[in-house]
Amino acid sequence: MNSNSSIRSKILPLRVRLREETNKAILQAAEQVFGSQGLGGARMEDIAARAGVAVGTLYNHFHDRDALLSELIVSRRHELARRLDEELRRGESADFARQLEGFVAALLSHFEEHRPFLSILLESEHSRTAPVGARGARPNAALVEVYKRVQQLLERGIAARALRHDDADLHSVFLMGLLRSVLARELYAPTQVPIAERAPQIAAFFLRGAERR
Amino acid sequence: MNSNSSIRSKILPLRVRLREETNKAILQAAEQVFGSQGLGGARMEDIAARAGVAVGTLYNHFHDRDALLSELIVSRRHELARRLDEELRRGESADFARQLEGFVAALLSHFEEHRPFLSILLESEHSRTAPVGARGARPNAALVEVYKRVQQLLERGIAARALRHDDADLHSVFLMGLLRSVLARELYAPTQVPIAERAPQIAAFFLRGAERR
Amino acid sequence: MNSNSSIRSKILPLRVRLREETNKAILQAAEQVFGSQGLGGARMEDIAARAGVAVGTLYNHFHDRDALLSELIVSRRHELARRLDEELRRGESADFARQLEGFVAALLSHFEEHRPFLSILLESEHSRTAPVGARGARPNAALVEVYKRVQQLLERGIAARALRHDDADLHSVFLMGLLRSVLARELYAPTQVPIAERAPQIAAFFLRGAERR
Amino acid sequence: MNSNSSIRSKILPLRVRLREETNKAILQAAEQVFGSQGLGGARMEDIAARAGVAVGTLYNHFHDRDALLSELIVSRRHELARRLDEELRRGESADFARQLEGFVAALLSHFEEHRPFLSILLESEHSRTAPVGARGARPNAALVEVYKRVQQLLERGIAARALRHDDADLHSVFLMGLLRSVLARELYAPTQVPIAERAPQIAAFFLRGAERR
DNA sequence: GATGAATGAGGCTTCATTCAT
DNA sequence: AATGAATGAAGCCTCATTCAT
Repeated sequence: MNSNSSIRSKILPLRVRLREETNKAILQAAEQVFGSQGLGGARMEDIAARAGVAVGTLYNHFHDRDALLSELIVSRRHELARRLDEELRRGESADFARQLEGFVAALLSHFEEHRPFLSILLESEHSRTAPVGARGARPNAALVEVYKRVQQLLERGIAARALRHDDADLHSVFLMGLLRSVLARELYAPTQVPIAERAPQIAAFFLRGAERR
Repeated sequence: MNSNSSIRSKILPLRVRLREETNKAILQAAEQVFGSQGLGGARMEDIAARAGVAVGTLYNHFHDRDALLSELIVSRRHELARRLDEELRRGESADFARQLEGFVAALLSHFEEHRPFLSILLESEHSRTAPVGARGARPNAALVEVYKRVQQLLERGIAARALRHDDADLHSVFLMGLLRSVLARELYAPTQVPIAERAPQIAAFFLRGAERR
Repeated sequence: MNSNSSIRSKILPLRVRLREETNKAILQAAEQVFGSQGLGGARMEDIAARAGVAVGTLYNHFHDRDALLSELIVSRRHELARRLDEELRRGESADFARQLEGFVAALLSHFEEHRPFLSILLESEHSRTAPVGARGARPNAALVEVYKRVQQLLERGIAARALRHDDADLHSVFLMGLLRSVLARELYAPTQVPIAERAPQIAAFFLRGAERR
Repeated sequence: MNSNSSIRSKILPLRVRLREETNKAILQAAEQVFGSQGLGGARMEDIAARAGVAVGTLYNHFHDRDALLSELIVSRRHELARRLDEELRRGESADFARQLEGFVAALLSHFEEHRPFLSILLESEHSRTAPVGARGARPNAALVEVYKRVQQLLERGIAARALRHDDADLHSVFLMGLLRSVLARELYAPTQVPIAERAPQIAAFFLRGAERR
């Protein structure tokens, strides 16, 4: 290894690391601004200011406003999916009631810790913002990810004969509705109790509603 | 009452009636445009065009864009509230299960017939569009009206010992969640079945989840 | 004719006339600004200022900057084409040398009276500004119009046996080159003599160069 | 001269040579990008990319965008001037018709081999890009160089009594116009024949147009 | 000297609102 | 009261230039 290559092996990663830092800072700023000002109200200038960079820098990292929002959601969606998958794996051998409660608790906790993201998701579900040619990731694709995992969970419940097998489709809609409803209330009329404590009640309610007998 | 006043009582109402007509036409146009373009995407010019009037006319009837949206929601909210109240009255003497199902069916039917309004409501629930000092009617106040009636209904259920009295608060959140979730699915991924047919399933699910024993 | 229709027949044309006025004012302002600042350097704000309107007004009349430039050129091109056609018609029965000189003189005079337009034309001939999907009128389409008439004229010359019939294509290129060159010099290094006085010299030069014998 | 200085005379030139290499690479890249994207559309980043260097490097070699363009034109202008001067020298003793044809052919060949430069020249003739205080070399100064040699050539023609002596000024304008027109056509509507083959036609046309008798 | 990320002035465009007719 | 053209504040985005490494 000559000095040239050793310089490169240090210098390039440095630049790359700094670039990553900025990227993260921008995403974080965007999360907060989109979360508080809304999908339509967030201004690029505000995001830049909060990230501590110039507007132009935003465009060095993201193609345009839409791309920034998309990539923000994609990135946060990954974290969420990872957490839910982990929870699903962890519960694999437990009885269904426990799995359900664990899943619900994980979901609630995650959003409790990521309120701005929750806010963005809830708004993006209905916004007609995204242009037609949105590349790949429609903003609310994140909810689809949750949906998939809810379905996966409920299939386990059916297999374990803990849930009725008819109305299976509707039941995932129901569970999503319960979760969403509780989360939305938390967002707009925060209670003092940690939201994850609602998990047993939600799980129990759902279970009684959907159970086999 | 002299003849003069009797003339007035005929002539003025004519103007008033014409004004009312325009008002209605604008509200209807606004409903469709806000519904299809979204709360942020609806343009005053589009609304005017669809109503068949000039932009200026919108401002002769409504103070500004926000007022138009507010009054639109207020007006549609009244219809909805009336319908739900009627349903509540009609069911007064029936057993709770029947009342619940009737209420759910009424709600679903109403929105099935007023999809643009549904769309507006779902979006307005999370939009940060409205300025801080919105006079009186925050856009999503309409959901509050539904909420009140749901609570009223559930109180009857508790009184009739058909529902547990603990978790009463949470249960209205739950029922709202179920309804919202089913309606949202209908809006974004319409099924072929009339949505009101879901009422029995929703009611039954809720009842099992919340029933006393 | 009732009062309503008579009002309309006066009021509508009024608005229309006013609109036309503004349109013309904008086109004139655009001609001067594009002419003096160049195709790339002309700013919408400057055009608005010179037209005595707000920026927004530009967009009430033209879709965007490109459309404004296009329509400006189209409009000026019509005037030019009209003038040349008239000259061609007028000369129909004259001998070719006279026709040629008349045509050249008309062209030079026209541009002498419309220097900003000349400037725009000369620049637009080489600018790579126009986006791919330019609707119909590429900026330099105006030169094509001149070209067509030059060809028409030269065909007459050939028919009248005043010009050689070989090299006909090249000869229109040559005549355009002579004209363009003289006009460009006039634009960038104005002489004191009225430019149309050059017509005899140009026509004679061309005639000797292209004549049959 | 001691050994030290002899080392310097070898080592320094190395650095100088490397610097020269980069300089050339940048100019070549600039030529292609300015040529294809236009004077206004060429982006520093594109030039850097094509040259295989970083943007910053452009600024290590040229003061700013204008300077880069200027120096590009200056450098290409030298090549052109050299070629024309050589041609003028070579023809010195030939009869004027031959000199004229040789000159025209040389000019056409040169531009046939340097189309991007031709494109830049044609555009720069009319662009109002250059700031007022451009240091020394206005972009289109290159055409002035051609102009001077054309005048020189025509003076020989007059001296040799091959050209009329009146209208001498106008004749150089004419010859430039013919050349420019043919070159522009070649650029925007390329024919299949080598452009230099047009030389006899152009020369003959001009000669008939401008000859003494 | 090379690098390339950061900068921010500056241009284009949109659209809610106003106002003269 | 209706009309619709005019207004201009505000937002997005580009790109020449700078500068720390």
